[in-house]
Amino acid sequence: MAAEGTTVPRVTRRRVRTRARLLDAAFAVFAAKGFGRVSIEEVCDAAGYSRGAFYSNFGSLDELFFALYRQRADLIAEQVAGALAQDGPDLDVHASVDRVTEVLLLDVDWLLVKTDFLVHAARAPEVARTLLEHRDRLRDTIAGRLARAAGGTALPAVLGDADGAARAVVAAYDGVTVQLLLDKDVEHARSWLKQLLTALLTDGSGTRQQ
Amino acid sequence: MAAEGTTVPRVTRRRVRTRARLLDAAFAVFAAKGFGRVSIEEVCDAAGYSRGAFYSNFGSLDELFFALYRQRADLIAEQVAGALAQDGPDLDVHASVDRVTEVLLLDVDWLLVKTDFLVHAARAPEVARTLLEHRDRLRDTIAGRLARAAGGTALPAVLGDADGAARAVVAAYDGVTVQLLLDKDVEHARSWLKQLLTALLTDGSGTRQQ
DNA sequence: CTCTTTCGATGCATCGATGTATCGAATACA
DNA sequence: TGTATTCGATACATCGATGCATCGAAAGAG
Repeated sequence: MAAEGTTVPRVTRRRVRTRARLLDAAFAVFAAKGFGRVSIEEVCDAAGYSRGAFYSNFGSLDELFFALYRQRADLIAEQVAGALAQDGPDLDVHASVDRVTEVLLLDVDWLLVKTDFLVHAARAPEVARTLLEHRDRLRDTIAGRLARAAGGTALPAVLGDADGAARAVVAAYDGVTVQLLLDKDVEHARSWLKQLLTALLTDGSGTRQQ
Repeated sequence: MAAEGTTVPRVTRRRVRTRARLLDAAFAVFAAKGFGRVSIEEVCDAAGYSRGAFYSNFGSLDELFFALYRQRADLIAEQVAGALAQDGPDLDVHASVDRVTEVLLLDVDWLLVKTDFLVHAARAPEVARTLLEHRDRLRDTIAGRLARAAGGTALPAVLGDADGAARAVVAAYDGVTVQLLLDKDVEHARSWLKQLLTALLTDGSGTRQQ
């Protein structure tokens, strides 16, 4: 309740609503047209507001884009953590791979926006740091899960420790994403990612093709 | 020499020069700022021409971008084919992986432009087809090389045939590319791609980490 | 219910990018 | 070398997007 030096602007209920609606509309518009081809007004139209509302909530399209990325990336990170925490202390590689794959390749629109953001980050080191931190968190989650069960299932030695294996998982995810963005075949991408992850995480001799 | 109905425009030497210079300048500018943030005039300035020259050679920025992609992608495809054709009938996985890795991760600027193009293609099915064809060609080259030596070195069964293994190689390339675009550490990316490819192409028990 | 503050809509001025039309210069061909 | 043709520079008109400044309306505090 303490006044913290700067006067707190009256807590407005309407403000958070419009902000949320702008973010949701932005997600749809960015996914459909790509960040580089979207104007502020398009986002406002889609959200049902006018540019005044936008400038009252964000300073620029970049700022909105950044906020949007953070919001959604946090969401996904939670879902992945949830999917990995689901089973007991012993790791069932097959079941975990299944669940994580479902989460990671759930929404093509998100992959589109995420890739736009990657392209953006690739030229802005400051932005890149944020993205790298997100990836680190995701990787740590996976590595933790793998390490927790390192005794049970042996990881292939070529990848090194659990951290190395987690890096490989992320790389496979990124690789499959690229193909998915081009052929738009979600089911194929899912089954293929499962196959790749299985190949990476189990010993070559362990699993045979059906 | 036959006149083919439409009058062939006088073969101009200067024209091909300016076209090439525009393409080179575009490559640099696109790599530096990203396709979405580049204007026609910026490309012309970088090339040392005025917009008149641009509109005389291309119809739009998209058209230039497309031409640029084709040019460079063909170049890379040739280099990869060359790197794979280099050794004899027996496949030396280690040596081949080394050479291909050098070629694929040679130029970060190209990866930047290529990723821009991916984002572009992801929303234009017609463009996506072109990109997919390029990837198919690359994959076929790799698969052919792997199949040619399938007898000697056994591929892990989880990936299926040589074609499946080639898909995995491309996916690993794409995955490592994403990380490289963020941390800009080419050396690390190279060594890691080698490691990943080795893990994928040799049986888990075959290779140990140094 | 009233009053004060904040939010968001509207109108305006500006700027940059685009595309085209025109014209001088460079180039290929005789 | 002369000449017809192409190439590319310049100038212009237009359009869309941006950012701001102003004002009415909504929402919280009393």
